[in-house]
Amino acid sequence: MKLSTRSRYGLRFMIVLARSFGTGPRLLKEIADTEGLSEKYLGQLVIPLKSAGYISAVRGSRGGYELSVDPSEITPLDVVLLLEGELISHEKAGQDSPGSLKVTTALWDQLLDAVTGVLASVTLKELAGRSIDEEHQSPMFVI
Amino acid sequence: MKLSTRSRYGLRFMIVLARSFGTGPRLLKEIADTEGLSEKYLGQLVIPLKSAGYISAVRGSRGGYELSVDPSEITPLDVVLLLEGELISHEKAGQDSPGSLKVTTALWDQLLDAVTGVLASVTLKELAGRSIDEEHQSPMFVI
DNA sequence: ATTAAATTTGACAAAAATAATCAGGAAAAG
DNA sequence: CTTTTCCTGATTATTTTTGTCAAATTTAAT
Repeated sequence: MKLSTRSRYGLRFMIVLARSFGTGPRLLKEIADTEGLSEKYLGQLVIPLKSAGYISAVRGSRGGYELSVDPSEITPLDVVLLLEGELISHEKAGQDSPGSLKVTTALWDQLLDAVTGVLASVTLKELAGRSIDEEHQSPMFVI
Repeated sequence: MKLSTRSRYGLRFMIVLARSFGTGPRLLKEIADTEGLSEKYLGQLVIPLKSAGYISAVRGSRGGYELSVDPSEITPLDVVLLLEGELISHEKAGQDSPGSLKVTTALWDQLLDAVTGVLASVTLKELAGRSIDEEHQSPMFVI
């Protein structure tokens, strides 16, 4: 049960965009560099995020990506579901092989609920806020 | 974030063994057939379960596998951890790439806690009991 | 008793399928 | 004509599946 790189990279990408929401597009290359991952790979992860309408792209010089939805309207669950496809994939009871066990299905469902709960418990805006706070140690208000 | 077949198949295998705990070894082939999966593949999944001491094998005719630990002493978490390696793998904060985000790490940790909680909340014995109950609709006590 | 045969796990390798990563150049925008 | 996203294919790595034969154990036969 591993979280694929798609979700991890994708979510980090989205949080970076959330941090600079409203200040114009950001370069894929720049984000890939500071996050330490391949520009080409990230370029592919980004496609479904665009098709889903979460981000928009501007080509050419001064271009890049930016959120097209307010970060308070997006949760990690949205991002992960989009990039990961199915969370905790398992055969549904009906499709199961003859002798397979309904109990495991029930357990995976519990798991799905737990995971969904955590991922939907916070918004990109909140995560972005935390990241500015905690990572850069820069005070939010200076009087 | 997918649950690999290793965990799913392995757990189902263990529940089958739990159902017939104390009644002698069960054939891998038979279990693979009723569960609808490859005997050879299951044969490989089973190795770590054996090395960890959860099951023991008897070769030759009348042989098979059986639990060597009481099913009330094993949780799905044990099985999944053993077969899956790391649950929800993600870079630790220290190993992270320079610009990567501590917030995502925190989120994955929350996720790990949630998943761990669910998987440790029940034992193989309980799961096996449920499966006899709910799948076969056979009453537990007939008076 | 001894040997032969059948059954079942065990070890190891190969193949197939899927996922992750990288690369080249076309298309759009300034 | 430079920058940057976009499209498409190639490469590599990982996971899943299949195949072959050896080792251990029981059952049957002589």
